[in-house]
Amino acid sequence: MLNEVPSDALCKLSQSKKTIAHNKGQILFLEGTQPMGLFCISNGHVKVYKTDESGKEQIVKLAKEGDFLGYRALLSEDTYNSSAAILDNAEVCFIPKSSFTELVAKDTDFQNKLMKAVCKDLGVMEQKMADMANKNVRQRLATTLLMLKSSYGIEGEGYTDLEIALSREDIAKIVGTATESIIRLLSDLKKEGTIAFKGKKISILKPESLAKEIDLFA
Amino acid sequence: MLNEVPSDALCKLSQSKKTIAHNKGQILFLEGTQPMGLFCISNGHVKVYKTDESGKEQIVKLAKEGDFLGYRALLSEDTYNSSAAILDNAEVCFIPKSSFTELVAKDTDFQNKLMKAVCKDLGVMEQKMADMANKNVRQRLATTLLMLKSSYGIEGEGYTDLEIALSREDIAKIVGTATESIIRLLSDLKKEGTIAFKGKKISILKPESLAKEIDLFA
DNA sequence: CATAAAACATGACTTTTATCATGTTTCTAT
DNA sequence: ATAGAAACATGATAAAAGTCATGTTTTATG
Repeated sequence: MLNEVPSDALCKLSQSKKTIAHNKGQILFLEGTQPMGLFCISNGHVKVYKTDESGKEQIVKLAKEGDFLGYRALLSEDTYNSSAAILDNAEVCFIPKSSFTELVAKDTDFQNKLMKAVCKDLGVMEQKMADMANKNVRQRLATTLLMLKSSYGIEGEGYTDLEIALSREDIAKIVGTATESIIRLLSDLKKEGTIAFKGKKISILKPESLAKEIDLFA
Repeated sequence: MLNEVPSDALCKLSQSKKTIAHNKGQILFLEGTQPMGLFCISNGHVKVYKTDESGKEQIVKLAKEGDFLGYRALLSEDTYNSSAAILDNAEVCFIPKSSFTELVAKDTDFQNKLMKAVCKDLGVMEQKMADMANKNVRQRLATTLLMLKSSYGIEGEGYTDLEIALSREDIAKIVGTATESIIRLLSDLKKEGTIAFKGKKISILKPESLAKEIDLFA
């Protein structure tokens, strides 16, 4: 996400950082609260999600090592419009708002990179919105699996293991459907030989089948 | 959207602007093409939409008088990831990329406003994504009608007229459903006394019913 | 290591929504 | 003014997906 932020700028940020969170399930920030600083994932996986009036969760994005979280709220001087929770044991650094603001104010290059990061996020989100509206659950699951492959894939001989272990429930919250639907569809894809899994360990066997699923509409 | 952009900055922009588009149905820009400049709506209504592989349209946002379009692509030096078309007879100004870039480069305040605008767009889009995933068609229509009320509403005695005339098809493309579903649901809402309409002229009679529709889940 | 809790799985059923067919009304352009 | 097109409308049906019930497996914890 912010991968292109210049490393010297990051070093400056790092001087005032401190590690703050470790355990699975721990909350980094909550929707509606004031941002106190920027989070940087140095290890592990984090989910960013929105909770609606009925308590239903929708995962907005997944973050991993090297990703930053919370800059939208900081930049727009707004409260968080989503929450973030650690998915597995992780190391997360916290950079106080003052350090961030200071850097943004004086480093034009950093500013530009931030702008591009937000613009990129916006583009991704527009696409997700359209996908939610126009693709069915099976197509959205295929899209999600390909996304997971490209972000968390470890290439093997004729297969790709996903190094992230998501529960069926969390996959459902990414895809925007019921957990049972994900369980059924994953089983279908396994039977068809498109994927393989043992518990939460999923491997992609035929990414081209998943791609076909999305593009063709017969 | 960019309402808070300082007016003096806008004046500078205006010096190099020219009116470029008028007729209904006319395209301002197409998904995948390179941005040549910024569009500013001085009059009328414009839809911004994405088209998927199967040709299905999803309206991403509506723009009106005072709104700017195309800044995401300009700022991220990317192609447009959506298209824009005029909904009714409109006046649209075009500000060349060079003028825009120049202003961004030297005006820090303008830059900040732009950043906030993109951040705001991102927040809105995240919410839309979650709504698409977790709300049913009736709830999404209710949400859309309330949005139209707040953006295009002309208050009357116990009713609010919408000054934008959208076809059922376009409403369907905002809500993310079939045109027939919108036709049926609008008729239902009319029968229930929540809205009134004659052709494309829609009035909101009981906004609180629409709000209840979204919040309650009995 | 035993036991409770959580996650996974599957079937039956219901609801929602899309699709198709067809008819009517309303625009639009000649 | 009128033909043709586009938009609106409605019913019948099918497909997609959600919900509920229940059972099994896995995982976590005292």
